[in-house]
Amino acid sequence: MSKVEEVIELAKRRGFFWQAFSIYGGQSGFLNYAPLGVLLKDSVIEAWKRNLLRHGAIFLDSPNVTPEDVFRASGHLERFSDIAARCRKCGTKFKAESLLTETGSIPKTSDEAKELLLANRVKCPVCGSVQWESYDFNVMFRIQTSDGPNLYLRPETAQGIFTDFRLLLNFNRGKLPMITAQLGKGFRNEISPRQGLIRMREFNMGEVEAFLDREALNFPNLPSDSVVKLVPNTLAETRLKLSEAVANSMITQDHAFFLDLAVDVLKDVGLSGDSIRLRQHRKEELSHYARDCWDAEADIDGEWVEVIGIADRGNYDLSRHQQFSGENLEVTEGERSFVPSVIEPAFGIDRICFALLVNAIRKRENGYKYLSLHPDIAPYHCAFLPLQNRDGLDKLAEDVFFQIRKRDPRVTFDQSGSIGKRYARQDEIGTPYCITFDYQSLEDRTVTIRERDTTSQKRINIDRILDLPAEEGRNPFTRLYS
RNA sequence: GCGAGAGUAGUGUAGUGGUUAUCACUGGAGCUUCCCAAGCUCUAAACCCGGGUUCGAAUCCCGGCUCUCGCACCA
Repeated sequence: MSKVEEVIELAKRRGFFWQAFSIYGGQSGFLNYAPLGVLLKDSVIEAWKRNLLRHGAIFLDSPNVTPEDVFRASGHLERFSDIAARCRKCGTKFKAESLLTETGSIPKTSDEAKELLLANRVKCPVCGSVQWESYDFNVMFRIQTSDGPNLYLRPETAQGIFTDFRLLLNFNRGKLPMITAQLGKGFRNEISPRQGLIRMREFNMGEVEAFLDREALNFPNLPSDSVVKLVPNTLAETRLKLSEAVANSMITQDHAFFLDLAVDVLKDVGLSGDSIRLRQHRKEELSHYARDCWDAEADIDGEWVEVIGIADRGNYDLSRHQQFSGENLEVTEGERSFVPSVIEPAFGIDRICFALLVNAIRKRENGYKYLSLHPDIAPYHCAFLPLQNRDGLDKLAEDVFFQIRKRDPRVTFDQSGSIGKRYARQDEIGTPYCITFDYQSLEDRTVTIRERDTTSQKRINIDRILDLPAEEGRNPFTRLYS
């Protein structure tokens, strides 16, 4: 079994994610976050949000359903709602419309396109065959409405921010640079969604749109100036501080700021060092709006998978919306008026969660598995276990549990089965600490705290647990162990 | 979407025309005075869906759905 298979098996069994709508056979490209997965995802989102707030970001929450006009301006409509035709002989693919230019017909459906191609005996430009198949190539889901314009489910959350740019800038009292962010769902009608959380048709993204003045230095100080593995599109792989990469002109200072921010978020959730790298897109890989793009990639069992895309979109989006909407989206500073540029770090929340699980899964010598998740993001921060279900041990454990749960709700209680079985259970879901109440606890109010990765234990006083401070996004039990 | 393979309790599986549908783990209740999935008892839980062939289908055939692998797609 590969690591990925092991993670998927464990995730199904223990409740991280499940196939959606499975009693009806499931629906490909859609997954449910199961109870523990929800908590894990929340941790990732919390780390994302905390890091952005730290740099003064402002947030927006816009609808999933978006009118066609928006995507006409953004270029998505033109680029991603085609009818494709494929030559049955040589397999080359074309836009059906361009093959039919001479006939003057514009097909409305893929069936119609196929009929037209066959009826007109259109030849394949590559091999000359006249055998065609045709299919829809709509990356965007179209919504049926009884009247009015066409609506789509958004393929990215970004457009909601661009269309509210004026309002957001006003809120920000006209100041640039302005970091805006939106957590939300994106929808893409993938032809063949695969690999669990990696490619879904409905997915969670945390997109950031940073508006800036390209002629100014907008973010002079890097958040952490991390040392990272860099894969530029022209040079060999290297390991540098991001400030050095800027000094070497591999990347602009403003772009580097957001690469560093992305690395910080990954670090907070437990992905760092050799398990991540930053890779620059090749020219032909760039999307229609991007001037430059670096992906933060995570090592998923030997394969590098994009988890965050940090694109320099230039002023493409605002220029287009200015043009299509007729609204003035320029910013005036002194005597200069300009359309702001955008750097967009787009965080794939689901992919980050999956990368976390794959990087966390470990096997002990006895073959039992455990998830070495970062203590701050584990679904449960700590488990409370009475050694025995009697003699007042259960009562004492419950009392402490109920008190601590008011302060840190990310705790769980387990009194079923042998103590070893319960440790194993918590190990498998990545709970970093287990607090066990034994007979000595009744005498001197001490308990043992066990750490997941080492399985070693310490004895501490119950009052130290009750005195733990609550810190948002942090696992307070770490203080008891270190 | 194409080609190939596959779908049996929560998980992993046995079963190739007639079985009370196998086994293990997990889950639940309890016993054993119990700190690393020990043992014992009891218990819950499955043939992806729909058609067809047949006296009889988990098993054969067709269609759908889903999964895996290649190809393509991944803005």
